[in-house]
Amino acid sequence: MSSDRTRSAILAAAERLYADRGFGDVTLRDIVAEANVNLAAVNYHFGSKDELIAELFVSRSLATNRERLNELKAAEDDGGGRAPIDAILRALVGPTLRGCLGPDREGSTAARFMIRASIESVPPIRRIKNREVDHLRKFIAAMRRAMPGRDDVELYWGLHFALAMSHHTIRERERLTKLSEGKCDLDDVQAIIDRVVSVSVMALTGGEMPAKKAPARPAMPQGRLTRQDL
Amino acid sequence: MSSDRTRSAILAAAERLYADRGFGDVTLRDIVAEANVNLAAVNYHFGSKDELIAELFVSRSLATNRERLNELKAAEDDGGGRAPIDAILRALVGPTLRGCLGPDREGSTAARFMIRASIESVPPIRRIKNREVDHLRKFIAAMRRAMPGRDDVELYWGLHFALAMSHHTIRERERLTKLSEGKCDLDDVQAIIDRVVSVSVMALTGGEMPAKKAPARPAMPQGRLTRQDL
DNA sequence: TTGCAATTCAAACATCTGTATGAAACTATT
DNA sequence: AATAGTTTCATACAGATGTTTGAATTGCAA
Repeated sequence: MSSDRTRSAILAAAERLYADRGFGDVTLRDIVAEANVNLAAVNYHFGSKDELIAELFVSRSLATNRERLNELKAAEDDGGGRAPIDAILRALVGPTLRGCLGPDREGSTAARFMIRASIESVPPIRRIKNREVDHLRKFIAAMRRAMPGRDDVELYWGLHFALAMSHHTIRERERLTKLSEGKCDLDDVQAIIDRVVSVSVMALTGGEMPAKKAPARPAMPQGRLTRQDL
Repeated sequence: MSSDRTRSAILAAAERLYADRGFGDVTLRDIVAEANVNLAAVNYHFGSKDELIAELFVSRSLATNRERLNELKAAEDDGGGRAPIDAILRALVGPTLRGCLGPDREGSTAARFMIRASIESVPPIRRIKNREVDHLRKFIAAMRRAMPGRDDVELYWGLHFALAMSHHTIRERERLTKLSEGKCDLDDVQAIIDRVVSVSVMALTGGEMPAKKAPARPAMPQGRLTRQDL
């Protein structure tokens, strides 16, 4: 049973190195050196390098998904089984954004690892991500309950855009900081969550979406768009 | 000067293979086999593998950027130097979406290559992407002219979200199709552009954005949000 | 203690990879 | 035709990588 020691030393070292230097240039030899274990231990305990990466990613993903579903359930319980749309979206993007952004991000190896996983996308991780659809369906179901009238297609797009803004903010964190010369505060996670949720809700409730074919360069976006400014 | 023949054969073969199988498992030997040239030709003509990839990516990026700026200029000329915000965003996301989505996408090696580049993100490409900021600044400037009152921060976030939705739609095309069981039509590019632009405009004009600290689980998104349904 | 299974270890394996070399083939200018 | 410059080619190089092996060690039960 002392094998657990080696196993978790490998997991910890791998996560740390992948988080810091990316999947591209971290070798098994780097990992075992960091973990102070023998090279063969990785294959003995995990079978292969890919399975090690997969195990790392799966466990972190499950944690995030659990968090999401907990928040979703809490929101639904609050509303007697029917959570408001913004709470649902908050449960969807909150855990990821809170985990990967913020000032204490440097300290969290797990978060930095997940950012890497989101940026680099190696084969074993890609395979796992493809199974995430079932998890997302639960949010679609909740959204359906929150907006009974809406066409499903609109819900899919809304959820898709919410994830888009959330993930892209994590992925392109540095670029947004550089582009805005630091004026976009990437450390105020709560404000970012609010922003993403708010835009997503607008996407879901705002417009009757696309007129089948828009003119080449229409004057303004179509649909029932309410603009207070400008 | 018959060297151009070899050079472009390598470029074409590399783009095709990278597009089909990704950067991860395409070797120089695969490329020269596909191109029917000698192995040493790559280093002779490009210096290194990374420089080959870089050249491929740079030329495709420049093409996209040119297209974007052309559309932007056309829109600004239409409005006498001041394009409406939706036209600006359309110029930003249109070229990429049109290039990477749509039914004829299978035929376009260039498009498939750019999708790969967006998904896998190898070092030489990452380096280049970091220099894209200057290009984006031109769009920020145009947006500033279109919405003189707005705080710059809002513009940055608006542009950021527009790119987020656009790129994420390209990246996660398959997943959205699977999640929606085909109900989201990823082939109607025009409708997608309209959708992305419309949501981006809402993000830019919709709400006075974030109240500094939202309660843990607020009832509804803050700011001046107008909801017609539910 | 003995025996047995689980674990660790050093070393080797088997490729695969990008790159370099130096000779050969080609091209164009004189 | 001769030469100089460019391009192609076969081959070798050097190193890295994930994986395997078989012996040594450890831990625990009988």
